[in-house]
Amino acid sequence: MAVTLKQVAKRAGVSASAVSRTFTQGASVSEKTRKKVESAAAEMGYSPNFLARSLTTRRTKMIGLVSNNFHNPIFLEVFDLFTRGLQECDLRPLLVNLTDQTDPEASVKMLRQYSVDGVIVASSTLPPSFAKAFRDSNMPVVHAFGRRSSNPQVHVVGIDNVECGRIAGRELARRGYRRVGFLGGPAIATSTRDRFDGFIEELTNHPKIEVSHSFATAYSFDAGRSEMCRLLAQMTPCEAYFCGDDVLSIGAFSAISSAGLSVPDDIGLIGLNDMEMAGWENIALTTIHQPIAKIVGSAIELILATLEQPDRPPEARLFPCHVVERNTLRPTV
Amino acid sequence: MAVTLKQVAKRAGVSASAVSRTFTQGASVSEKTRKKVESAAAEMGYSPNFLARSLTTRRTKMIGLVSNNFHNPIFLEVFDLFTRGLQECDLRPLLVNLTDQTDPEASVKMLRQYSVDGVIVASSTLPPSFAKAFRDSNMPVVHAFGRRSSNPQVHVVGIDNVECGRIAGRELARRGYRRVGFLGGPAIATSTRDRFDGFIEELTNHPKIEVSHSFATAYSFDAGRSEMCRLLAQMTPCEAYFCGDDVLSIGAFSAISSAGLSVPDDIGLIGLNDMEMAGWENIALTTIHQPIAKIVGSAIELILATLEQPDRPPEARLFPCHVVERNTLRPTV
DNA sequence: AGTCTTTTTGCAACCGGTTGCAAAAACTTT
DNA sequence: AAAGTTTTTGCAACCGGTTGCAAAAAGACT
Repeated sequence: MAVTLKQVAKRAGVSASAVSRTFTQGASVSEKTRKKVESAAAEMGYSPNFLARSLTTRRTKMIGLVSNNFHNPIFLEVFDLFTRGLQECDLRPLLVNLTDQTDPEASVKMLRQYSVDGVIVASSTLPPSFAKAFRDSNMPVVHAFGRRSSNPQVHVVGIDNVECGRIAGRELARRGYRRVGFLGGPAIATSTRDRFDGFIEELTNHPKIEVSHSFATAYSFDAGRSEMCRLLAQMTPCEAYFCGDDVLSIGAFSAISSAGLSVPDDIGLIGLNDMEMAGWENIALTTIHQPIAKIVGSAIELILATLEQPDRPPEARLFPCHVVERNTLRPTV
Repeated sequence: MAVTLKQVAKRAGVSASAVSRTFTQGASVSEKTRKKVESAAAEMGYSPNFLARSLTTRRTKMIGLVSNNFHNPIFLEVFDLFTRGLQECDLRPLLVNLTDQTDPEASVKMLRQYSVDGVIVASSTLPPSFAKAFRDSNMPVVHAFGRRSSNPQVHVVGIDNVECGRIAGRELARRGYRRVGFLGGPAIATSTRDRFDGFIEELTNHPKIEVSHSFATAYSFDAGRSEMCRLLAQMTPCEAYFCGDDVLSIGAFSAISSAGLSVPDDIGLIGLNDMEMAGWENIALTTIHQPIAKIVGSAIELILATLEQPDRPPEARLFPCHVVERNTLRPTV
């Protein structure tokens, strides 16, 4: 149906190679034939078929964008940034939604069959072994929002979750809270573990502070809300909680309000991410800012570099985070 | 690098065709050669290259998923549903983020170059002409969240925005509000116009009710908030507003609270969409439910049908919407 | 004008598959 | 066992491009 190179060649009165060359960067064509070809192509509405081209060039300019976070509002921002960023580099994201039903192995195979140039895994809840499976299939991989490992197998771009835990602990201590809690996401997620470890570590410097912890079943509003409901029902709740994620914090916030208590007067909250919604005036969540634009930009930069140089040794890029003060922690004493 | 069909053929001691046929549904291969091929393929870790295959089959099983809504939380749900649904049908979404910088024509061309089997345009703010541009390039297109036109050029799946306007008008009238306002999204968007028209139309049945209107610059929290701030500053505000979208409502809500007024005691709000967040207990927005799962499912069904039968006449599928009562309108008098 | 360089061009093979067709092989039937 | 029927198989052409190579054309230099 579509116009092919051969048809253009015939119309322009040149060989197929000539046409191919006019559409290839840096190929040798005289100005005269280029003109002929270009006008023929324009008349016929021709543009080269990328997939056919990819067969010989071995470049599809497609990047697999794999995630399992389709319920956390911050990931809409992440997808926005990734798609824009990739488009600017002339790359197209082939989106993969990794649900509980999808077999991870099948995704790896699928992306290989589509010959994507590389894969970006965007998730803080997927195990490093998942990203490694792509690497084992010989594709450039970047794990965005991933975890730094002592023996890195793939590129990782993200934040230092342990350090974030410390920051949260420090902040709560600074404000004079004496009984604090960690309200984490799924206990299996490495990001949760790391944040927890950092939090605990920091608070051992403050032996007077009592620390407890619990884990929600997911990084979601509902999970945060129901976990906080449970905490409030049980016994004396803490004075403040570090929630593993903003959306979890907002759920907890909702539970606290429903119980007739006030944030921050009765209970303080600090989240993590600083998603757009955290800044909405009716939420005004104090939270730890995660520089997602930098993370995404860096992930793209890194995948690009790895396309050029496939055996580049795995690299970890972690960005610093900082507290954004809004209205959910009491003022410093 | 990857294993090719020829290598498998050699190893299995059969022709290339035999290998190809074992991997093609419904092709004629004896059980014996199939076994030979399969074991050879398994040993070598072979799986067919989809892109090479697409050259002859003329099917890539890729669908362009085009949207410009990367800031409305409801679209995270939409992307989740689309990616899951497409994956179940063995289709892969090639995601296109249509920003102000991207040239729409370039997107059409790009998706043609990648030989996508079809295109789903998911947006309520893109003009019908945009979807039509794909159709003109001879691709099956479904415009999800689009507008029904009297002379449909492409498939449209969505809601009847005019009817939604009527529903909102009726609901406010039923509750005895006497001064009501329409707080719409961008005035250019057809969805905004339609909702506005229906709202006005319905309220002409209630001549005692005073109606005013204004438009926010975008479907976003900030736009809703600042528009409501403006309204509150000006003169006597209305008793209730129909906001063109939930996220707009939440922005308006925030403005009202900041002004020291109460929702719904001082001012009532009704939104549209019923996004996940509208149900969060600390928001509890009364809103018009838009059945996005049905819309997405239907859009996929329709694109699938059109792949089978490309000259299927354009069809419009509009789903009914209904009010979900929560806490932002005063009780019926 | 003739020779030497450099640039441009087309041929043909290839990328990794699929498929129509006719021949070969495997079954049925008598 | 021969003839007829059905199934399986490989050949070769093709899908829409790219690219190494050698020949042709153009340009530079005596």
